Amino acid sequence: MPAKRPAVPLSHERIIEAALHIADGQGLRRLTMRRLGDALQVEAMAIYHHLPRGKEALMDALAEHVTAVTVEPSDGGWQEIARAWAHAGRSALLEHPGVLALALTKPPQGGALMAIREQAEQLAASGLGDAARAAQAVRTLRAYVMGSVAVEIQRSGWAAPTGGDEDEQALLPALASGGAEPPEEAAAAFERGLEALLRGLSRT
Amino acid sequence: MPAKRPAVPLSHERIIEAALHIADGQGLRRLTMRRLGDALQVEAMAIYHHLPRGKEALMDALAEHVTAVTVEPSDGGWQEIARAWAHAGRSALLEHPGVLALALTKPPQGGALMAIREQAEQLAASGLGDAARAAQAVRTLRAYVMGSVAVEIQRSGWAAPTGGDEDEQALLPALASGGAEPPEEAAAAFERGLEALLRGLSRT
DNA sequence: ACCTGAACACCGTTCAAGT
DNA sequence: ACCTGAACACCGTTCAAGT
Repeated sequence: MPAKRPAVPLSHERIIEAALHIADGQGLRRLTMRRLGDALQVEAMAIYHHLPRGKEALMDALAEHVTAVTVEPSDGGWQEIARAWAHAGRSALLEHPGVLALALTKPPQGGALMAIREQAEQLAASGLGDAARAAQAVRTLRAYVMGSVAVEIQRSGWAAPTGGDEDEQALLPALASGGAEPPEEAAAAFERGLEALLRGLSRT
Repeated sequence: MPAKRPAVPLSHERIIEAALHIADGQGLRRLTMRRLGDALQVEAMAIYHHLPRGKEALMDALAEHVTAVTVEPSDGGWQEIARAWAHAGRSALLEHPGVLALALTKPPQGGALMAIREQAEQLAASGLGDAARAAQAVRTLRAYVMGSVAVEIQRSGWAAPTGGDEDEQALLPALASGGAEPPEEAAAAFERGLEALLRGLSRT
């Protein structure tokens, strides 16, 4: 007769992966230790063996997962490097919209903190200016990236203006033709804002 | 003998106010229908009479509360108007850090949607350009404001580098002397980033 | 109209126990 | 070392009932 249950043993990575799948598919509020256990074919309590701080540790790990990005150092100018970081950051956040609230809210730890430091070092080394100037640029760029993804996710939840609801319809400006927005439009809007920001960062 | 309980009757506003107090003071995860009822000296189930969709309606209302800002139309240039909206938006979000995750994540509704439209109209009317240009500017500014507050809140939760934890300490760049940041520094960083963004928005 | 009480189907987490 | 089962103190929400 076949072995009973743990075809593949539990691991930190398998837990994170399953948790992301649930959060993205059903929403963060439905990510439950019991549901997570079910998805992993294990009793919920088994998870505590790998994540001793329980759900809090799980949340921390999820935030770090979508926020700890890496960018190969390049010999381009600082603007090119800034672009690379911005694109990498946006992609990582966008891949797992279900945990965006955590990513924007939890203090960066571990790999996320490393990413911030590396970004500052690369910008300073590529001619942006001294450490303080680079730190300010990183902060501003991070704010823009995180906020842009927030706007993008918010938009994907906008209700299309139903014919019957004239009240809502009157509120929708040119800026929002209403309803969900095609990904290319969101990407183009991100690009335009990023270029504006880089222009602003370069003058003084 | 005195009347029993409802010295002051329940109302939408009292509920929101109490909920914000709990979320800011103890965190969103501890904002519970039962705890909210306690704070209002009422059984939790009484809240459903004013918020028929229950906790979901409460969350929506909280997000709208910190996100539906107003700015008096002024005769300044578009940059001055953009500054006013950015400052108002940041202040409103910063006043209730406990519900930031909701504010950045829920699609804007009602007053929040009105705010977006008004901002676009004011910018277009004050010389920024046509409706499309104004819409792009609003989007970029909103992203920057929301992201900036996210960075600020994240920082307020940063652990100070304890002497014993050399690993974390090594990760903290010039950009993060470590530990919480004084509010004036956060405000100054916001201002510098905002000015860079406005510069970038004005060229082309 | 507004609020309560009891009930139901879930939660996170602990702890002793199994293998 | 890794997982289970039972238990505890909570959750959100429904529904009939009170005033």
